[in-house]
Amino acid sequence: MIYVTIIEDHQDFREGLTFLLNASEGYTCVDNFGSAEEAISSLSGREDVILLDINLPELSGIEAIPLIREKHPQVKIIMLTVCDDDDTIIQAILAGADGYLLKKTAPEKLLSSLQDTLEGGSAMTPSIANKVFSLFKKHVPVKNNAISLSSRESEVLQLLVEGLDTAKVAKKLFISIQTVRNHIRHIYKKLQVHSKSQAVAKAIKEGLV
Amino acid sequence: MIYVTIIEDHQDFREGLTFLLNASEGYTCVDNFGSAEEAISSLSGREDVILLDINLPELSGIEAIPLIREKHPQVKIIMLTVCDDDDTIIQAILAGADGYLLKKTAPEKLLSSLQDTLEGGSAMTPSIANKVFSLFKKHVPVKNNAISLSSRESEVLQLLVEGLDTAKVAKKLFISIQTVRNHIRHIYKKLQVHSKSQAVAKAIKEGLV
DNA sequence: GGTAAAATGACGTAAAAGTGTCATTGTATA
DNA sequence: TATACAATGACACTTTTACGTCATTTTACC
Repeated sequence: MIYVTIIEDHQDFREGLTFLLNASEGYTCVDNFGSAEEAISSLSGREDVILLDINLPELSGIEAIPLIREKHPQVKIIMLTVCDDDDTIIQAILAGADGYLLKKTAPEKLLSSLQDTLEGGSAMTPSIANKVFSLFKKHVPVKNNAISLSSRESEVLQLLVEGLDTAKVAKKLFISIQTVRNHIRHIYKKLQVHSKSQAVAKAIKEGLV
Repeated sequence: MIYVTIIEDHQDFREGLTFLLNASEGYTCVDNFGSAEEAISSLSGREDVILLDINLPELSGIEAIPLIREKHPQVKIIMLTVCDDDDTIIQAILAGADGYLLKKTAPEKLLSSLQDTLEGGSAMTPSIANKVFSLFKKHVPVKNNAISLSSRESEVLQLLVEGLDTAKVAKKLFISIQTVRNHIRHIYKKLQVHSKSQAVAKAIKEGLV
């Protein structure tokens, strides 16, 4: 038996969902709340998984995640929302959601997602998965293997990315400023840049560090 | 009717999959190949979606993706593999896969994933989705909302990240070098840094651009 | 044993950057 | 209406950068 709590401000939807869960074998809705504040103060702790709306009055679903986790670290949280814009999805994932479903998701899919989540997976509708794939491609650096820095050069570049200037790098590596200048010069040549900031930008974007 | 091509070197699995597809209403296996090379030279173009193994002899499934896309830009490609290590998943997503399923995926789930993919979604098993979530958290910058740059400051910072120096920024924004210096000065104060490279690093890492 | 690359270091110089101080104008917002 | 902030621009000054040229030592490889 999977115990579910719903946090959702639209009464009709909340009640519909409660009915669906209780009518489905193996699922029980143990609680439902109309706001995040109410839920946070009254959560029974009996639920295995929480279906959490994002667009709640006052405290949003995303802001609620860390507060819920504070008291119930092991409960699974699935976002259930109409929002599918990039930033909302990113924020939810970063906040620690275990799943992200759209409200138009078919009932059977919703129920199986609860199951999947409890087995350690993350629930997503295919359209959300598609967005996550795109966002992933946008944010993960494309390793550039064409650029081969020497170990010392990599070391220097790493320190530059961490914000050290030439003098600090020299001090840290126990070598002279002149030598660091030389390494930087070689790094510039290999990365085809002409300043520290360009080198740092390229290093981060191309996954050289 | 959904037309599917299978590229998979294990004969038993390939034949089992072919049988499953042809036995299921609405699905037809139009071709199957034991290697990527064979597939690339002989693809009929009749398929809507390709189920592609990663661990193929010679050319790997990941290397095959761009070659397949070259000739068939609109075909959907779902990776079907036993590998679930982080790097393989990342590489597949970056190479442009439309889905990523494990071979142990239940037949019904596999069939519905084909459907989902054709509707523009991305197919993933919940366990893979979970990995993608983790990887996402690892790679996506944590937006720092405590830092509030003015619109002009953001604009300048953006250009610095793109590698422009002070003079180029001034030219691009049709303002004087002195003004750009001033904006940069304010940016430094807000980001609490003292050089372009530090600002650029912080901008990228904290998602300010 | 010679060649190449890496790591170290130096001198010089023009350009750029970083920072302090100041001023004007426009746009909100309390 | 006063106050704050954003955007614009300037002058001065010191430090740092970027780059050219050069040299020594070590390590790796054919």
